[in-house]
Amino acid sequence: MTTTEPRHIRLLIADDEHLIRGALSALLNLEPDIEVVASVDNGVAAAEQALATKPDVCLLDLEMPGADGIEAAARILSTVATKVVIVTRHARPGVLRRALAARVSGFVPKSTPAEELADVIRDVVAGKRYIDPEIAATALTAERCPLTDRELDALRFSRSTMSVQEIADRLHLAAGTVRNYLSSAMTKLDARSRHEAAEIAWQQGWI
Amino acid sequence: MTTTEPRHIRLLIADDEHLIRGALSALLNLEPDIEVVASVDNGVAAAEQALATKPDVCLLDLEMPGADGIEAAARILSTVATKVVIVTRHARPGVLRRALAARVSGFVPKSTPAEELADVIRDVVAGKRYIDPEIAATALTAERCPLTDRELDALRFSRSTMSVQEIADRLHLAAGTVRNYLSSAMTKLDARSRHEAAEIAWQQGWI
DNA sequence: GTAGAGCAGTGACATTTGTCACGATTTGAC
DNA sequence: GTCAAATCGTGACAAATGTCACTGCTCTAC
Repeated sequence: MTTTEPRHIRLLIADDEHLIRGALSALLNLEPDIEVVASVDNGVAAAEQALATKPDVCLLDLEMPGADGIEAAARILSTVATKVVIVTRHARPGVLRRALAARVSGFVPKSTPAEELADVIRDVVAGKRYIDPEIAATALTAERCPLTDRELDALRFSRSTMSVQEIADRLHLAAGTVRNYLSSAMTKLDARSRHEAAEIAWQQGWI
Repeated sequence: MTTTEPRHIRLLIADDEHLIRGALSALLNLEPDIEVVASVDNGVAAAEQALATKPDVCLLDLEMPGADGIEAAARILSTVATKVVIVTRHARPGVLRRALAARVSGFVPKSTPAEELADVIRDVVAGKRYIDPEIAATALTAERCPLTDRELDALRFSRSTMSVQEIADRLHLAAGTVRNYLSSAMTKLDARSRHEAAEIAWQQGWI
């Protein structure tokens, strides 16, 4: 079908902040060819509603309690024939990689001008992909994660205020082992404390 | 004047995220009595535009680079006869106190239903105040900050990944002194590391 | 004026953390 | 089979961090 006339687009919105969700609905409902058919506040509900309403596009916030945007995207795309656009506040390069691996069609930061969002959605419905050029460039220049799985495990817990012993307990490892992982991670990332290393890894989207 | 007919409300919106700003504009412009007359992405610009456009209400996001919402509110209210409503993602009790001290008229979290926002704005224009009941309750039950100014200074830097020596240099103090402040803060907050103490203090809105 | 609170510092000490060197496995690649 | 890399562990050590006791100083309140 090579029709060029604007097709009616049915949209699902997931964002944990009620105000933002409502505002995005208002914004997109202004477009004559877009209709918001579902509006939910978490990833699990997004998957359920996607199955129930079969929208053309799902607009998912990345930061949500429970199942985050990428997890929700993976679930939705494995059960429903639809497209997914991820919206995020903090666009970290590693997250873009994970999103693309989950077969997401669009990736836009919240710094995008509001006028562009509807166009992105139309592009995605038309089978195109849209990746924010700024993030794409960062992701391409950013080097690959130099850390091993275990190092990442240890770093993940170091973002909270856990002691080495607590992390060791959680990972079922000896305290010395955890210290070694953290130490090598710190060397690789050129950090002066495990907290700094965890911060760097997070900003890169590795954890 | 005891007129009851809906008055025309001129609104300024400040939010560093373009998408959110646009979406909120769309949402509020749907209201027949509300007109968005200025839309900016930081606190400094908000103060300038408030002076230039003399809006009836300023809707300020709390989290903005440079001058945050409360700082912007203070500047605006000292130069223009207008009302201020603060919108925030992370509603911490201490922040509410600071906002009220800055003579803000409204305080709403981003979890507020979108439909309510216009009503809040109308209430504020009518001279009323609106404080999110949930946050108000938390702020009233939460005990007052038990920390001294210097303890707060030291904690503020502990949120980043600075060493004690670096914090001491920044504050022009001896390293031992800083350690003492951090230690007493940790005792007061029942924390097991300065990072945990800083986290607690931040969540309470004290730093 | 004096008692209490906050401020600034010192020194001693125990604990936690980070570093290093070294084994012993397992796993996948060649 | 052998090699390299990742994994898991130990023990020893230095540096950073947290705790405690104690000394002055300057305000403020009563």
